[in-house]
Amino acid sequence: MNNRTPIPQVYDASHTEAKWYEYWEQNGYFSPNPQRSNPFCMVIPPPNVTGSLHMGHALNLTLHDILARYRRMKGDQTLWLPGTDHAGIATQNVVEKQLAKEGFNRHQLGREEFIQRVWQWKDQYHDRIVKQLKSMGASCDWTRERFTFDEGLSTAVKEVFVQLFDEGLIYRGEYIVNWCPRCETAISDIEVDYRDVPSFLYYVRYPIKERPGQYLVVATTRPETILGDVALAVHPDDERYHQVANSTVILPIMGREMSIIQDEYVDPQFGTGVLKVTPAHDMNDFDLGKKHHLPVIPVIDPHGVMNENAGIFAGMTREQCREAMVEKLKNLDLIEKIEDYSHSVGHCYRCNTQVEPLVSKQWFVKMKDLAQPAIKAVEEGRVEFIPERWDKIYFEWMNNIRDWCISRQIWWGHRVPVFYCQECGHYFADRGQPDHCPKCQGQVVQDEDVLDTWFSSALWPFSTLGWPEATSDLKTFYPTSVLITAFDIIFFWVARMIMMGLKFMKDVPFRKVYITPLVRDAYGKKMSKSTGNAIDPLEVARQLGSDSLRFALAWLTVQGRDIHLSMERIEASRNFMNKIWNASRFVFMNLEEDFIPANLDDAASLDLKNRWILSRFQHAVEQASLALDDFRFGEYVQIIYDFIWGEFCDWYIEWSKKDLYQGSPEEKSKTQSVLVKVLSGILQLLHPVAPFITEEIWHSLPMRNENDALIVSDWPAVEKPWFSDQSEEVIGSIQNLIREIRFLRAELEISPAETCRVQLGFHHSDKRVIIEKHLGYIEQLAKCEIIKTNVEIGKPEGAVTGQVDGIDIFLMIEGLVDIQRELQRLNKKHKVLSDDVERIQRRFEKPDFLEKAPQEVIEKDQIRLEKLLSEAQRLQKLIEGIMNQ
RNA sequence: GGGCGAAUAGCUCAGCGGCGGAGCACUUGCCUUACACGCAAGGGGUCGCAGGUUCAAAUCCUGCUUCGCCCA
Repeated sequence: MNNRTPIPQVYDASHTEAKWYEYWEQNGYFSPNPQRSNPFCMVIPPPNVTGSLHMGHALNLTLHDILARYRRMKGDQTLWLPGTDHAGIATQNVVEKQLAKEGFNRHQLGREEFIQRVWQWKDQYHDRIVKQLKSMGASCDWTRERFTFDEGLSTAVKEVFVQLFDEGLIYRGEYIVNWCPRCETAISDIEVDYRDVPSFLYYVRYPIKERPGQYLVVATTRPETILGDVALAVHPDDERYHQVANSTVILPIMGREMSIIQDEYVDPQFGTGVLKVTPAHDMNDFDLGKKHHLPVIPVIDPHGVMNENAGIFAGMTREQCREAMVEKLKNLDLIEKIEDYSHSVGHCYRCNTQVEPLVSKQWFVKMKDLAQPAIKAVEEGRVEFIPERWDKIYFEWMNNIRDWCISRQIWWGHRVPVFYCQECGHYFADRGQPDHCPKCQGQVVQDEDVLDTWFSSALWPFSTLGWPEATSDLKTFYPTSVLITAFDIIFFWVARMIMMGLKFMKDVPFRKVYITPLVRDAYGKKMSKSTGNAIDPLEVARQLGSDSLRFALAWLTVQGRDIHLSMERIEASRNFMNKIWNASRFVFMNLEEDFIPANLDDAASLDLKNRWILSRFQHAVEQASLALDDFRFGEYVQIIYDFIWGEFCDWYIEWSKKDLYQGSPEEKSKTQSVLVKVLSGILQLLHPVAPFITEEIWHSLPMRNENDALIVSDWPAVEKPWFSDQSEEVIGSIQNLIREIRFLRAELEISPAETCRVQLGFHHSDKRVIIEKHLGYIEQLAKCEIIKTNVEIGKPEGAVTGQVDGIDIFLMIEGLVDIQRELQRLNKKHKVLSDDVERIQRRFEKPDFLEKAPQEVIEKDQIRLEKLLSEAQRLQKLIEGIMNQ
């Protein structure tokens, strides 16, 4: 250390934060230390290579990093494994957009060259996101970094696919799927966002063949799909339609004859109770059609354009067709009425285009058998959700799980490892690149489709550790310890990892799943770029420091509620960083260049304030550790905040000044040593949440070895001998006294510069004995001189009166005492006391209380009542004394 | 339609059976030799409403109201 270089008065995060990350990384501190026995592992939820770090990432990485740094300091063999996700559709979309700007599309470029372009793009944006993670201090082991599309993970994907295929758990089928006409690919059920859209309900007349001039009226939101209708359906119990049950209806415009089927699926309450059945373009109609053996007539193509089955409408878009259709029906007098109607419509979660249900050939994973063990694992507590209630959401989905459509009609992704024989039509899954059909030696071609990105993400906890190789990492770190992620990917990711982990590793992928809150703005609105309320974590970190942002996020992270983040909160955190900076500055300013810490092992040799702060520090260590063990991040932060600001700075540092400036060499040395000890402990407690500033200050501490880094220092242990209830009690009384004197000073508008004179009247002589030894503490922080203490009742001449904790306080003043004001204040105090007394007395008057309440509660109340009573009485006498004057 | 969550100071939120708390905002006084990103003091609350359980309810239970989210 060097106390000659002036330390700046205001902490400059941008100056500090730049240097430490490289120091940690280059010293290999992020890699697990194989000397340690207890493995602790987390895998990062891989960010997309399309994106930039947003506040959700910032929260997520903050919580990960707090745990990683805490566990590392606790001595666990800690691995936080980083990586990124190739995000098939999203990444392909952004590159296609880039191409479009240059006037190309991917088909003009060709598959090979297009993939090349995406790789270039990936490299660039991967570097960007990694840089951003590092700038936030994420202590990931970059030597183990993985990518969902790298070679090892691709091997894992093929292995899993082939095994599932060979077991019959992967199948190909022609089914109705959610199709995005813009992305031109199938997407899975959970990739569809349903949103209410204002629209119309069209009541359309379908002429009945047998009864000329009569119609059945159908209410529909999608008149353009009339072209693909193959039947009408009514509820079998719906008496309105019993007479026409065996009739035939004629499809408007197309003239197709259709039957009327009866099925309990139909809701008689909706519209007219008659449903049009369009198996090619509606999920439920598809099932209904299958059940009743109806044909499937697609009228919309994969681009969202009406196809040749649409007759005169062929070539129109879905939207154009709707308008034209309604116009045409109106002209034919087949529209009965049109009502305003709002209904929920599926949108592609990637590009927001309205999803079109389409029938096509896709690959699916059979989920029922995979889900069963995964449900059991959570039921039996082998995987535990935190907060617990999320397991309900998990069970709900898992119990109603549907087969997973895993094929995507795009190019960027793991190609489906299935090969088709050109000669005999045989198809098979293969881990390699076979040339010939194993049956007939004919030429084979690989399936054109690629796999859903989540298929590779589902393997993340073991594929990143080296599976299918039996690596030592896999042996050491699987199952991982905790998974931290947001609730919105419980289905996408968490559930699928549990299923795949159990299937291929025969064990759960993680013991605990911590579900983070959602980050919203100060008013509870979801942060988004379009509404303009998003706080950019990188911009904030640049202005106020990563430590401040991390601190603010962790501070607000409490179970069971979303986070409302505001700039004010981050500023409050920045202020706290500055507070620590200045507290440290104070300590360093008061150490000699050749300072050597004194031996503090003998608690008895320390004075009251030193014993007190060390005891309070032990409480902070104990509580902060417990909070972190239980993932109570907000409490962890609050505990440290309260200790550092409310106890160390507000009280201990102030008291220490006397020793530092006027104390004997021994007093000074002891207090310096306690300052250093507590400060270094504070830095350790704070390091997980604010790594940069703490490492910076740590390196200014005296008596450090060159390579003694905070990040790998030993987390403070709870040391029982340092707890001191007695000194905490005495200091508590002293603090109350000081506060009361300060209150009286403020009341009387005594200048802060002026030293006032005080007399103390103790209700009990034993308390007098204890406090009298420490009058200096009071004099110092209440800026007063205590001229006399006694135990008698009685107010001296020319004094204003206060009372606290069984001690009367008389503040001597020059000139006249304002009797009215004096009485007002004391009466107010007396009222508070007697209200309390009354409440407790009432409690004792009930016989049930004495019979049924626990003994310790009764005793506690008794002691309190006696204390309050005696204080009230003594105050009453003081008041009477003043009135008689 | 089914499910989940929330309602506590002006605002954002802790507390979840036994003296109602924090941050910010507010009022007053202070540039006190670590910090004005600061110090000291203060004001501010029928703990959404109605019942119930209990010796004791902000806290547990039931219903209601309002708001938010998820699934269909």
